Amino acid sequence: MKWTKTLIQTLREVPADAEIDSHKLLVRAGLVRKVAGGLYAYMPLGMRTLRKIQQIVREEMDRSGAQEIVAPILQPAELWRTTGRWDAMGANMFRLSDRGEHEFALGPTAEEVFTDLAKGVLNSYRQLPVIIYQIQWKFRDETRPRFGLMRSKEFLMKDAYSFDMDADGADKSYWTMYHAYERIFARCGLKAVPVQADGGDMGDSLTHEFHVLADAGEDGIAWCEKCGYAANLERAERRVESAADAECAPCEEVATPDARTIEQVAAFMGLAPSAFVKSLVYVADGKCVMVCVPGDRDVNEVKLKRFLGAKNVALADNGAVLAATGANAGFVGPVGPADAQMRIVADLSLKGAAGRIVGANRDGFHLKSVSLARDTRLADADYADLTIVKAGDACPHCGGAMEIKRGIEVGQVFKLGTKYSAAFNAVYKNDKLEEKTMIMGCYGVGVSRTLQAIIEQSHDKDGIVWPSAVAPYSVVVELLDPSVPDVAKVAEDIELALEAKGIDVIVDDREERPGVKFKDADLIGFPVRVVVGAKGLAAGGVEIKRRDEAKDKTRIVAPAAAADTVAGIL
RNA sequence: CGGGGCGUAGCGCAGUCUGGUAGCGCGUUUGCUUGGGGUGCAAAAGGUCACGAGUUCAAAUCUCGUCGCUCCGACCA
Repeated sequence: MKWTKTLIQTLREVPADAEIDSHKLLVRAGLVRKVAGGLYAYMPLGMRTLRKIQQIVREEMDRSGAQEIVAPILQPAELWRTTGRWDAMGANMFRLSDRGEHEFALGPTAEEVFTDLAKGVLNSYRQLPVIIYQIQWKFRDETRPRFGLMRSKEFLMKDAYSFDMDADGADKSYWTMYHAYERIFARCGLKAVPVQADGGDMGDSLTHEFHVLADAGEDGIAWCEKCGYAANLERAERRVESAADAECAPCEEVATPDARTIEQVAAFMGLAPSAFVKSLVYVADGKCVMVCVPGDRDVNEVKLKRFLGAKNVALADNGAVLAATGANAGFVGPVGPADAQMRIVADLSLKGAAGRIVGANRDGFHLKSVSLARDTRLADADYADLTIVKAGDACPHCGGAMEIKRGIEVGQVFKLGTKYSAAFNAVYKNDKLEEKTMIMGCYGVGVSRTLQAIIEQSHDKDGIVWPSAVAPYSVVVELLDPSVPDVAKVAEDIELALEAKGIDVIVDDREERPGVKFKDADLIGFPVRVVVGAKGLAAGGVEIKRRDEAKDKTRIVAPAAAADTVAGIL
């Protein structure tokens, strides 16, 4: 392919709306162009990479025995009403109506559609297990699209769904997909790590997210170097030493005027934040709940939601706090609140704690020497792991010190159980003619997000450094003297020789100065560069260099040997 | 959804406070020049100053409204 015949536009300047490197490079290298907020067009170079990633995903899915289909993007509301998600999805889902006022969603995911399809096709145990997948555009009305393809309103996703007879089969399907994902990301040149994740509405279901570790990532991950434990912060646990109830002096009120936050009270009393118990009032499905955590920790709302079995939890507003406790936020504590009906829960690490300082439920006052066992009505069943893990916390497996890292979620594998199959009555007949509900799993890869994650993980100050498997072209031939026929002929011969080997190559035949061409080649990041110029040919040959090598690693070879040399280092 | 910022040529921006002929750099086109890491010179094309209403002799500039983009936060099967 000749550069002058392709639509490539690189930008010398950084787009004003890009924050992170991968987004800047995506646009500067001309892979995508923004059409509107959260909506991008893939230009020819971007399209080539997107197709290569798709192809890797497709090959590994097929290799795992999954079968590709394609389901409509436009999905009838009835399917979503069957599982109750027409309402549950809320504003995240794009909705529209046809002229007959039938309602539809633009698919944000496809559990309903696939379960409904499976119900119609799968009837007998003889057909199971089955894994079907599609690579299809998905739509989500994100409140805040950002970082280019990282979080956009429209994105390409591979979604797969498994249907099994029993729990063992579902387990097998889960790990089959898990291993396929390891291969997919490895082949894309990505270091993606599986981390334990929260099951969301599915509660304790087994689920892993695959994350590309990067500072620009939007998710926090707890990471244990010692034993390999990795978990999303929503889910991550820590080892807590259980303590017997400690003794302390009777509790006593102290005036703490104008000291509301833990930091203020800690400074006022000259004590560390960990000596305090932070008490927060939440509203869980309409009812107030007081949540107590150590003063130096934050509440994990996902864990709280799960522990309470609530659909929604949110911090109560000041009015509700006052009504429930008799004090304003800042002076709230787990001791005799005004609303004696209000449930109180506490983090497991507070079990047996004594000598702590808590709010007195009276403005301007705190209580000291508080024993949670003696002075509150917290029962054993009210303690649970409710905090967000911090750097240095003990790993739940080995006790080693954990680190906190950032990650970009590029895939997730998820055991669904019978949530969807039961809703649709997706059953099969076993060998005793009994009807059984199929056990499902779902498995997603963010294909377009993966594209950007690769750039985020693999770039330098000059531009993208594509892994060979996903580069828009594997090789660029820099023809420095396109107007000199003999030189152009050499480039042409190398192009043909590479194509004969099945290597995709682009020849930069533009009438530009060498500097411009080198800058563009580095910016776009072709894995191998072959320089063909009159000067070089006179001196002995063409120059071959990998994008990730220093200039002094350049190989000089005869033109006839160029294609073999390139094939050898790709 | 709450708070901030911004909408001026394909891209990046100045001009707005203090109203008076629409500017700069990059890119594009043409000519010359240069020729191994974004050469240099010259010329040219390219604009509904987001949109609407108002104030004024006169509005990119002032007022009101609308729309869009963006950052921080909340949210994110």
